[in-house]
Amino acid sequence: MLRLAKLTDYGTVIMTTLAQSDTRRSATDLAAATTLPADAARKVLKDLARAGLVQSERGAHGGYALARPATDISVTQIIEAIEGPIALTECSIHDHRCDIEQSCGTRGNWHLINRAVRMALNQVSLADLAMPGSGRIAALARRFAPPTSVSIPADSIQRTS
Amino acid sequence: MLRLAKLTDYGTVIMTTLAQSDTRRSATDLAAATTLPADAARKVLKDLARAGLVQSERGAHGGYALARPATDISVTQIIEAIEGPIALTECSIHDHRCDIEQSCGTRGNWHLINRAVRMALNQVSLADLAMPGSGRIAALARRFAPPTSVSIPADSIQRTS
DNA sequence: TATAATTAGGACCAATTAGGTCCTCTTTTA
DNA sequence: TAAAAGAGGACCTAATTGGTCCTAATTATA
Repeated sequence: MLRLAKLTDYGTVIMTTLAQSDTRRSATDLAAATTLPADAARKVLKDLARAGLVQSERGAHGGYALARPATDISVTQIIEAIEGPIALTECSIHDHRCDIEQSCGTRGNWHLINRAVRMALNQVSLADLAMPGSGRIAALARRFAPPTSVSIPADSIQRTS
Repeated sequence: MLRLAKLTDYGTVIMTTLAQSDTRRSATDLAAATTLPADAARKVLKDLARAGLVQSERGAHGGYALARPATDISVTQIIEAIEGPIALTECSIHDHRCDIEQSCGTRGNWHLINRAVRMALNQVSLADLAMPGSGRIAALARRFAPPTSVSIPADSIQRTS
């Protein structure tokens, strides 16, 4: 269940597309470009606009554009725009009013985990998502990339047909 | 929806309790100690046992104990024991067989995010959860802790009653 | 000025899924 | 041999998600 909501997923796809285009684009346009359901695209764009991640223009020839450079938008921001604050446990949502509060001492350090995740996602910018092969994260990935080939003993190869 | 399943939450509480006790403990015992529903505790313990995070002993006087030191158990492992592999997007679950695969180029870098989260959670050990104020993460938290007091101009203070 | 294109803001419903509960079988100790 | 305890699932319902639709507000253009 540690999964993003579909809408959030859509959100990242749309944001990525937006980051790659220089003109303002309508919701329907973006939906078509991403092959996402138009209604869902509209919904998610409204969320993103409300959070100030995209700038909206109403009326004919209206549409959406990034509110700032893709490098200045983090994945955390996108997620929180759509799902609300990142909180892996109920506790951090309800102001510590969970139903097993007594043993919350037992789990007192959960907020550290929330923070860790938020920070990790903060490290990833929309630019990282949009431009494969560029950006801080992609560079890191290259550096620690698994080998593209491995050696195996020749006599371990068998004919299967 | 970036939230842990309740069972996972229970899992961490139980693991924490287990980390703090030196004797083997039965599921019912652990449930009582954590005020968790006994059935849920049993279920989660089975998952944890299957994943090899706890060692189980069947029969009378049976029970569970950590399979290795708390410092050698990461939150990632606990989560994956209960929820399966961490994959924030569907994509990484279904071997890239999602329904909008075409635009998956658009989101090609999502696996970087999955990795980031997994790594972040890998940094947090059960020991960190169990012992507030000790462990790598807690130390980090202290170092970057927000100030416990701030200065405000005296003339901004108003009497409200 | 009217109309078409668009976003804003929700309401609403169906299908999925999570969260609980329960049942039976196996293993071990007293 | 009986009681205590884990293993492994099946199963149900209550909540949530994901999708759809509707209406109002706003803007360009004919």
